[in-house]
Amino acid sequence: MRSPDELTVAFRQRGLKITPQRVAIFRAMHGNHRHPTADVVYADVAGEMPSISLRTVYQTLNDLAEMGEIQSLDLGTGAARFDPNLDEHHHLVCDACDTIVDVEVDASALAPVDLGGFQVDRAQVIFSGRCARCASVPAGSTTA
Amino acid sequence: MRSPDELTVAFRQRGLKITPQRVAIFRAMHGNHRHPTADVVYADVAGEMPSISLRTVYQTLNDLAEMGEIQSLDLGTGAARFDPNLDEHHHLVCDACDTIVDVEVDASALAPVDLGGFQVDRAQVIFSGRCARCASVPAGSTTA
DNA sequence: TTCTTGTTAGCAAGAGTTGCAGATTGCGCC
DNA sequence: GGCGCAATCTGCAACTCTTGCTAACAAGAA
Repeated sequence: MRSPDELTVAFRQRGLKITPQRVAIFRAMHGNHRHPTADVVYADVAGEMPSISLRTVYQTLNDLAEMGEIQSLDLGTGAARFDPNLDEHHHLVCDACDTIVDVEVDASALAPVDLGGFQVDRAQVIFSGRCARCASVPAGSTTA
Repeated sequence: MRSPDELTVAFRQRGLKITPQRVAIFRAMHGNHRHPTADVVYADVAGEMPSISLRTVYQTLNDLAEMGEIQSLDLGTGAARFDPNLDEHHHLVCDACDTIVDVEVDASALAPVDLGGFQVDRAQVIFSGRCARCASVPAGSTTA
């Protein structure tokens, strides 16, 4: 995604207003590689702006996703994840602690066989397993 | 998944009882390549057994998934999908009508680069786009 | 500063799924 | 065939995530 300053310009160009809530969310997402859920973004932003509502966070994240500034991901962890990384990449999901890590995949491998007329727009690869931290721990000893 | 008859044996071997509800669900899933949601299975089974509850369908599908007889898939379509196809395969998801089609992918090349200690157990590829039927239609003219 | 229009907060509701408890039933045993 | 225990089923409430609705509010052009 672009920087908060650039987004401010982009929003105004679209006739959208710049509010302190939106700016706070821009900042919370910029360079955030933790694939936060809306709830996590809400918690982050609420630290400096306790009056913000979860509803507004959802609204703004969805707006950013529609504008193509962030990606909205469903990685099967229950809640949607938001990712400011727009480069071609895929994800590793830890079954134990739900940590998500970006990963590169040789895209040439992603050619499906036998499409039968299906027109493919996107390919998403989700690797599941254990992150480095959880892999080195007995069993159910981690939660984050 | 195995046949209803074989599942009957397998359930009994595990000390699980065979009920008409379970058998009906076995039959509904056997050879079903439509990737039904629990709700769809419920509707199928309720045709011949109106008294069955959605709760029982969820219960049995989860039991089958735990036993490894079917796969429970989260393909980002809202509800979980259940798949009796246990062969190595991936999925095409139609953005327009949510139809899901099995597809083979050359898995040999699906190795992620730079794992950083992440221990990968599974890799799931989700292709999104338009199924043959929806691809040949203007725009929002399909729903199933 | 005023006014118009987009935004926000807060709550209710909707979808999907699971927990719970009492009624029911499979099935091993006599 | 009948008995009894334990597993199962049903129906409902509850829970999570997300969105719809609306009155109060505020950005920003004039």
